[in-house]
Amino acid sequence: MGKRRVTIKDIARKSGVTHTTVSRALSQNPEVSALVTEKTRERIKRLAADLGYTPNLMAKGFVTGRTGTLGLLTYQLNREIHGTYSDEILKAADRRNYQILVSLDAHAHPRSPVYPTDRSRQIQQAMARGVDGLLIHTLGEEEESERILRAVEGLPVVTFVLPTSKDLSGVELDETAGFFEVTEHLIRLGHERIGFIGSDWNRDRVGSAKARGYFRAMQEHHLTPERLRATHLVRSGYQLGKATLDRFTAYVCRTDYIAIGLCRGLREAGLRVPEDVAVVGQGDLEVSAYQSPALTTLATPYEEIAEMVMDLMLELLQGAASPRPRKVTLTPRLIVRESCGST
Amino acid sequence: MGKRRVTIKDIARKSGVTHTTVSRALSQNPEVSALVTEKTRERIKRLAADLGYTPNLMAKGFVTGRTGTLGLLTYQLNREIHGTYSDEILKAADRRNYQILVSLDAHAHPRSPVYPTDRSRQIQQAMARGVDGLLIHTLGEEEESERILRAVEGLPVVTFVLPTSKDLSGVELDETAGFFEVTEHLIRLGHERIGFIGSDWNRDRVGSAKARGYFRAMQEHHLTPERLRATHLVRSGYQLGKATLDRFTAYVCRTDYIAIGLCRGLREAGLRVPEDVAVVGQGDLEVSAYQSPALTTLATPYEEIAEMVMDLMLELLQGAASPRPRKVTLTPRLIVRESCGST
DNA sequence: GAAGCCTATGCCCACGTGTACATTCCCCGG
DNA sequence: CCGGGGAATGTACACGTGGGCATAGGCTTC
Repeated sequence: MGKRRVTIKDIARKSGVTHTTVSRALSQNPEVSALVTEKTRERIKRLAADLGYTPNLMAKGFVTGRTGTLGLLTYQLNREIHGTYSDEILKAADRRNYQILVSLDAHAHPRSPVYPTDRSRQIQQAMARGVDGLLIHTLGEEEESERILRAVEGLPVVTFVLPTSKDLSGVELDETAGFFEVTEHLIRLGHERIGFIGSDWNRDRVGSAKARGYFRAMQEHHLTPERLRATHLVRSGYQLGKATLDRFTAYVCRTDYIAIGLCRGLREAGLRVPEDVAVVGQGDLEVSAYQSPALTTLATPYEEIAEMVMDLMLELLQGAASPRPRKVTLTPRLIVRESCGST
Repeated sequence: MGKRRVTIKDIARKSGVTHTTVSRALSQNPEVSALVTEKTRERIKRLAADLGYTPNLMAKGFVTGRTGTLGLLTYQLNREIHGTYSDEILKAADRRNYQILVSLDAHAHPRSPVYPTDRSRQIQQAMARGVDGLLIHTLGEEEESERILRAVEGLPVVTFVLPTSKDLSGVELDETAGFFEVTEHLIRLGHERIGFIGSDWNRDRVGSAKARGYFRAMQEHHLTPERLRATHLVRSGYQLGKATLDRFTAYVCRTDYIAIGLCRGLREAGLRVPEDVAVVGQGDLEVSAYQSPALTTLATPYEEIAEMVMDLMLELLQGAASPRPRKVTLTPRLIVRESCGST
């Protein structure tokens, strides 16, 4: 309560110089702090430490326009997949001395099947808060990227995981390549009737990128693809497993959540995995390796994605001259375990 | 780039009043905005909307000392349990028009068994950033709460899930009561040799709160408790399951992660769950209901916890007069499924 | 119709920091 | 010894908003 916070003026008073000199002595910018004599600089630094001075980032941000904070716009954190993205981005940002303001999409609910449509409120709030840039987790519809572009008004933006507008920097995860690989893996194991379980939301772009890889693999091998609809909930995979019976000898699932539910459903319907039916997923959840059977899946290079996202952001923040957006593409890694019946 | 941001001065110029009037007209505080005539207030509000005015929260925070931002100190987000806490807190904060700056503990790593020891850096950074208060997820050692108390220097703080110092407001989850209930449930089903699988970290307070409930139930029914050590990773439960064989007829696990790994391990060792061995966990992960067998578990009232945390925080922020810390306790809910062999 | 009061608005300053510009001081060369 | 010049420090202002105090203008009440 009582004691007011220490400011540079306090330091100035005690050390017999002006607040300007103190400001310069304590400046992060080396060519600014070089303006002050080494001797007085050291003296001021020690005095600042003794008084327990902490810079008022609020005031600093107010005058410089930079806050050292980035906004992270995402959907939810309780899903291991989403949470891991945020986790890695927080760590990558911390390594670069940036703080992260997290904003959840207002319309997304945990364990709800619906993804959101409008992020302008999120963007507005974050911008008003004074973030230096926005890291946006995109999953939604095609037009989302255009709406983002309009809403941010020149603020540096990096999107991730989905390809977005040419005018935005972004890191893309090539799920199409991953699902092509895993589907081909099943084909090589001798499967011909392979189903794809995707989302029931027709504007789900992640789902369609995945489906595209599956379709391509099926067509290249002259097999007829077939698509089944689910939400992204475990329960949905479970219901499908109980109902679908033995129309297929293998299933490619949109995520491990679906795959886990599906396995349970199939088993309840009297089918054995992988002896009767093969199942593969995506996401490599921590529990996936310990399912019975252990899940074959596509692993996401979370840390590399986060590093690339932050690198692109720093590029935009520092090279203010050339705001040329850049794109980076990474691919998932296939992890073969038991559920596809490889062994 | 080009166009400068709209300020209240711009609105003032266009509407022929002073920036003061604009400030008052747009004020959140009803008794301030009541100072200005309804007519001009509406005119200014419309003009502000037309010009696309967004308040500079940086400047506002600088002058008022309040930022509308709270710091959330947590460990990691990729774990469903941790992620869900953060999720619900973000939503509860959003409902109250607060933004959240998330700070991960520097020492915690995803899928690492070690919890951190020092959070002073986290606290310092968040404070310098100008947060109005701190929401701290506590899991660690006994002294942590004292260190927090010293570091925050009067900043409003609400801790959650673990009981902390009398001088801090906090929401506690009574895991002891939960584990007492689930252990007693197993005893009523006829089990006598029941093992508890906890953490290997002897300063793990959450783990010991859980163990306490287990011990109490065993002693009340004159059974000898026995404790096994694991990390908090799925793999650790798995290894234990493979090795332990049939020393016990039932296991109480620290979390569902351990329980899932354990089930897999037991099955590999030739034991059936729940016919030969019963298993219960804690946390009610989304996948827990879809395991084979479906997991009996203790569910955490995440949303209520988050609501209480935010309520306590608002109390501290608004009632600046009486900084009397308050405590709230919530209990987990037992969900009986297949893995305990109830049916 | 004038005095008085209340209401709506304006004026001015503070907040902590950074920076362009001004000033001082010291050293060195002539 | 004086003047020039560069290095070190000081002066002054700006940034956007909120709030205390001053003021003007309109309405009430004889």
